[in-house]
Amino acid sequence: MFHFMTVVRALTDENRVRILSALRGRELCVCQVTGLLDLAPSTTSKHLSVLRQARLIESRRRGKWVYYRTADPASAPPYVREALRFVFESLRESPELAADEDRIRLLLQSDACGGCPGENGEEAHSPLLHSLIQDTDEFQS
Amino acid sequence: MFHFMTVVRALTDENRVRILSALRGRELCVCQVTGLLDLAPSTTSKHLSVLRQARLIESRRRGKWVYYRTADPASAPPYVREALRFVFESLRESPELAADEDRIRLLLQSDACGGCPGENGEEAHSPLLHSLIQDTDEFQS
DNA sequence: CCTATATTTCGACACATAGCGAATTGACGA
DNA sequence: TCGTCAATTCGCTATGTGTCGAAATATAGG
Repeated sequence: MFHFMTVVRALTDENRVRILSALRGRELCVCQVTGLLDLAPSTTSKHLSVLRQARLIESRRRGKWVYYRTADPASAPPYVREALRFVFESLRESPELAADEDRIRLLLQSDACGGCPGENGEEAHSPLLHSLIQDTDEFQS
Repeated sequence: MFHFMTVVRALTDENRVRILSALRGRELCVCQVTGLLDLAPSTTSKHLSVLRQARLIESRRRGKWVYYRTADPASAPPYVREALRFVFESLRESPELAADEDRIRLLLQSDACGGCPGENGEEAHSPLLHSLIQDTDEFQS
């Protein structure tokens, strides 16, 4: 019950839901998420911290940058899997999230974030990224 | 997105989650819910109002009493179905909710609430109650 | 109409939290 | 070692909400 409430409380903020949607099937660094949400970096970091404490997302450090991704379904506890399913299924047709998706694609093309090593051409986590896409797809069905 | 956030916000309170669980598969009047949660009647009413505005529960009046039940899956919007599924699936093994279940059974036996027409022997909504049990079972799978 | 009971609404208070800027930490490179 | 940049932590304010008691509303029964 306690963990469940933590997860639900993490979902109460619209920006955090947008973050979850943005991280679906890909990794983003904090500055990229900040660019998407148009918030102060400290606020974004706080949101990411809340989502991570709820175990909805995970992070890894790559040099100066920290990359976040949705929780690995294989190792995530059931309430996390259910929560991600709930979010993605309920917001499948959300116009706001679709607009975010467009904006993310623009952010990834034009190297915003001052050139943090992003998706394209980064050899280190490219295969990892691919497996992530597969993993989060489990939340769709 | 707006409706989704309303539903999530309705789930952020532990007492409201307990209410949802208590109403699963049966109708309860406000005083019975109040007896379960051990809150002021006005507080319970407020919680029920929040859940109803989120469309997670529905109500009907029977004399002086107002009975609440979980939303009818047949007519509920998708995000409501997903939310109820999320709650019940995630809390399937919750000890707190199991304890509530025991306490509800006691409340229903000893006619607390000053003898409001309850489950047993009430002819009017007994068939309705039966269909409700079937309906909410859809949230289990 | 008047009373009693169930429920809701209202007003107030305590507490949690989203937001920001400032200060701090971590990592890379000169 | 120092400077820089990404990220986090901290302190603060504004806003939202859970809680209660009091008052208002609704219904049944004299």
